[in-house]
Amino acid sequence: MFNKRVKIKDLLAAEPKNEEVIVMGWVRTFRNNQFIALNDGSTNNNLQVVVELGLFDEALLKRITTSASLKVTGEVVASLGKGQKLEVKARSIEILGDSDGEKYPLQPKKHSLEFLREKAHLRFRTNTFSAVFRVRHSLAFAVHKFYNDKGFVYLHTPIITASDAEGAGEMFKVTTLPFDNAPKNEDGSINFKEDFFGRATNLTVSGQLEGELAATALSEIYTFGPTFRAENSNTARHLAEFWMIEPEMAFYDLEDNMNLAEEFIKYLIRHAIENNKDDLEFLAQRLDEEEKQKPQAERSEMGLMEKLEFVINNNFERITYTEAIDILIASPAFKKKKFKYDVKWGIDMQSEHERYLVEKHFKKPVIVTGYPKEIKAFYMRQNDDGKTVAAMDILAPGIGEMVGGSQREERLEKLEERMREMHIPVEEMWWYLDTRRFGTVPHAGFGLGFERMVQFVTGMTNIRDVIAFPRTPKNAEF
RNA sequence: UCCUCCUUAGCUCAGUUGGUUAGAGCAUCUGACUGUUAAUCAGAGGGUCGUUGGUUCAAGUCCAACAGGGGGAGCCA
Repeated sequence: MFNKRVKIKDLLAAEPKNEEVIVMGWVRTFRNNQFIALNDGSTNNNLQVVVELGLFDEALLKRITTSASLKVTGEVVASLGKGQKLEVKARSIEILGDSDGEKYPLQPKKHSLEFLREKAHLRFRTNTFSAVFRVRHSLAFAVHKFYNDKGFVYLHTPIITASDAEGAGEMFKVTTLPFDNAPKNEDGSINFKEDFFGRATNLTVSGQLEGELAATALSEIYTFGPTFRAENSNTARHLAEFWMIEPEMAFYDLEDNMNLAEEFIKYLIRHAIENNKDDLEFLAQRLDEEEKQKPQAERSEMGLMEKLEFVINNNFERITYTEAIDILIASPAFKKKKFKYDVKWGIDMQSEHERYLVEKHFKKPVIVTGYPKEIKAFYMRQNDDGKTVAAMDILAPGIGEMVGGSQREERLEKLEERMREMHIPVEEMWWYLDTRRFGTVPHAGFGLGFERMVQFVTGMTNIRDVIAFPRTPKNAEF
């Protein structure tokens, strides 16, 4: 019977009442042949288990090694030592699983994140990663709570799709055809009529188009699922498989959309602060130590907790694309020719430009609206000026683009015209266009990259460290 | 994919203008100690120096290619 165990989190939160308890967990360190730091993942804090002298066999004590799993029965008492309020005086210790100290790769010391990335199957057993994944869970839960409380419907959009119309990037092909002997058409191309679905299919790059179909009946929906991009991106902020949240709302204009996105981000951060205080404080401390290694000029001005508090207590800056370009052109960085890429109206802003706006000029999240239509997707609503669309991107310090969204083009003729201009196959998209043919309504939505949100909240600088098993070019181990 | 840096013990790293037997801390093992907080102290074991090829009397050190990783960029969320 295992379920009589007390979770370490609950045990540490209570007062010591000299009761006997059962605890189970993994050994973090065994100090002085007398003190076991035991962790069961329920909290970042370890339970100190005290082994009284002479009470246990030498042979048993030798087996209490880093990462061995234990079942401990003992009395909860006030701690004699400093550093913890209470501890468990062991009456019996059962080794559930040995851990050979010679072979176990992690030690009770600081490891580099790069090293741990290569040990992704064991990195959950470190303070940093257990904290990150508890925060990640908490944020995922908060996503559902936020939308549920607002009456949104959680929509499961397909993972496998035939549509590649959005043009959001290279796609992974899904097929059951044999690689070496695929059926061919007369012109030598592959005959997908013989494939599993009778047509070429891919892994989804976005659930938005399907989301719009549901939103134009259920009013407010959101999706939260995996998304796949076969781009050869080797950066600290890209994954080939990542999770995205895409709300889609009927009867919302661009401003409603911005308000929702800002409220959503602040809600997630607040939820984490309220529910993951210990983990965030640990991560903040970790980050502080990392910052100390950097030269003074590169250090961030705010600690993690400070940054999160600042974001939830201040309004996001809202500017138009045109204003953004004006700010960049007027900036000292531009005048001193510090930018590698030129700035003028019509450009797709580069990372350096976005970072200047967010990290140097405004020093807080910025919502940029009204981008030139040439650099944005076909479905975005065209503004009256004929040049811009009702797009909005939310740029966050250290992360870049966290949210990308828009009011959607609900006018059939305008939409079809734009699709033809951008060589989107209008006929294939008949199902999407039907929403504009039958009872079309103004609507809007956005996509939020979940891992980037987790990065922002945990302060982790590499996206590969906020997803359990990262999928990146040349890496699908575990 | 491009630019750039890196790859030496299980981990983090040192290794001089190319020159004998490649070092340190931590970890591991053995022993000591026993209210410790990444415990401490003493001793021991542990390396085809990323791979392949080249230059040289001699390569961890110089050159090339490849592989893996970091940082930056592009694409994007």
